[in-house]
Amino acid sequence: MSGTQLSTESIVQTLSSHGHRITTPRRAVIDAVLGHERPFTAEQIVAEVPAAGRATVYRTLELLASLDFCNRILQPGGHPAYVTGEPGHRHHLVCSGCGTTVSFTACPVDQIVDDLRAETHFRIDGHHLEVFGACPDCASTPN
Amino acid sequence: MSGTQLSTESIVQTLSSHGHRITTPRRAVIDAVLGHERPFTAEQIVAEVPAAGRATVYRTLELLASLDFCNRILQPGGHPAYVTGEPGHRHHLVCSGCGTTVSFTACPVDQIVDDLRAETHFRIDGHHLEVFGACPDCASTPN
DNA sequence: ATTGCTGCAAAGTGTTTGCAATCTG
DNA sequence: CAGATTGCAAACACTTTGCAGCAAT
Repeated sequence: MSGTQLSTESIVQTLSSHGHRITTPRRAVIDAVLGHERPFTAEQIVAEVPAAGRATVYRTLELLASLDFCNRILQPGGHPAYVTGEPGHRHHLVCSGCGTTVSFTACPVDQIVDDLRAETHFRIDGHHLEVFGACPDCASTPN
Repeated sequence: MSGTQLSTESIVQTLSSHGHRITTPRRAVIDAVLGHERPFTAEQIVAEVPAAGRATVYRTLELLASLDFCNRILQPGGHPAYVTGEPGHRHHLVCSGCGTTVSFTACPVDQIVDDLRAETHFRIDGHHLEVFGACPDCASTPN
């Protein structure tokens, strides 16, 4: 349920090894992203990182997502957000109250993909899965 | 994998029994929605139903979704769409090529919800699950 | 020196809202 | 009739894009 700690440097190295240039705005965005334990919006990063313009923030987030350093998720209300995580962690359990996120790799969908394939003869390429709820703190708060 | 056929009348009855008024624009939107076997966008309905304004279309779709007659899904590219289906059918397998949709009720997520609950002590309220792929026709087309 | 990256601001999507007029129950 | 519903257009939230200048390799 946990994993290797992510650092700006390790991400920078991956970026570099993929032929991407390392710029000040990109470093700043990566730092900001790593500073969030919980889901954050692109606009939050825009506000937190004056060193980068809006377009750069969006482009960098997309880049990070393409390298699997973060995922774009959709919160219950339908509002988009990003979460960071080591590559390989695909799914998230998000608290509707405070936004605390728990990643999990156990992918229950694999178990039915074979069934679906057999029944529908579709070629199955992927899926989205997000689980919503309330963390212990938020669940116990009368609120 | 299939179910009871949905008709404008049965939806209208449900609406009525829930205290909603039956208006010409609503009927028209429901008719249009039922005319789609595949995912459709709100704007498509707006274009197809001159009898209803844009706001009414969005409001009616939201109403139908709240009564579980349709679901808003997110296609692979991240573009929103709606799919119709009898209440109870929660998940969809969508062909990226032609949009053909297959509903399935088998919910593999239930199987891990208990595990997640035990491990995280979250209260689990729900989830989003969508599966993407290509239907037999699209998968075989060299394209 | 290349060529990718950046910022700005304008243009896009997709959706919601305020409000007076209108229609249903 | 009362109150729900409608349409319009303006406002919104979020994201993408064109392009000229700048900077990493």
